[in-house]
Amino acid sequence: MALRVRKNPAPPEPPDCPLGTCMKLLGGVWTPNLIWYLRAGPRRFSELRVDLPKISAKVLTSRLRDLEERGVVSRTVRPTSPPSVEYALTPLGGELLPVIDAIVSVGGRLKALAQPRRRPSKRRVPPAN
Amino acid sequence: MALRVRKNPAPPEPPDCPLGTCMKLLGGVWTPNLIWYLRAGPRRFSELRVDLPKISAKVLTSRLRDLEERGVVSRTVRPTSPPSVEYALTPLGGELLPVIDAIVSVGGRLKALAQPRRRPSKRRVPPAN
DNA sequence: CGGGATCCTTTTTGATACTG
DNA sequence: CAGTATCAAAAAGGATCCCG
Repeated sequence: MALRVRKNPAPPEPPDCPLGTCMKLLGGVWTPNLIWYLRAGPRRFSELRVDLPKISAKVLTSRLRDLEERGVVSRTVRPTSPPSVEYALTPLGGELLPVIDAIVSVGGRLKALAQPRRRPSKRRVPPAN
Repeated sequence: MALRVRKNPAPPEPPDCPLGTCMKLLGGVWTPNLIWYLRAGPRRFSELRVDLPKISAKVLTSRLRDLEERGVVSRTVRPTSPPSVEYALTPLGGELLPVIDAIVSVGGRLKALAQPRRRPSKRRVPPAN
């Protein structure tokens, strides 16, 4: 081995496509929690709003739409007296559960970063003149 | 059990803390890819910039700082002729690899959503007058 | 009840330019 | 090489009003 220019020969694979595709989905603040609450079974729109009290209707709708378009959740309208809509994980959505579990598992061991972004750092002295 | 008000008794657990903590980290556009490229071994700042050609120095620095503060990567300054800095996954960071793998695995089966989010973005019509 | 449409604020990212 | 400082743009999220 003469003069190794770089220790690591090359990145194994460029995971841009699948990684990007999936993170577009899970990247939001709410999506993983949403999937978490759907794992126990189908849930209605308003139940989800109770599960995640801080989410706004708009965002919840938006996330559910994304998940639906990607085949992760199914949307079932039931013509009851007050109309109700049920969301449920599809089999494909079920494949996301191990991901969520892994995230939760590791998340518990991560340092929680006391101050999100403290930066007094180099406060430029305002010119006195 | 008389009159079940809701089908699903209750959400199993509220994973807000670990889930939120971890997603704060993985939620970004670049972080998962960054970890991907670090998995093969330590890598220098400029190598990472080659691995991810589209990332800006600022964002790369920012992500690396986050990962460092949470104990996911280590930062090693080596006083070589041109100074070089090596980033590497810590053992804790290694625990994130299964997560990444799972994401990639599922990501490949997700529908890619033909139009991610077409938004001609309300190009404010410049007033013709 | 279950959303769609707007408008607005906060957070993230990108593009440069500059420094040790 | 390895960043930091600043500003501008974009995206994500939230608030509100309205509709079937």
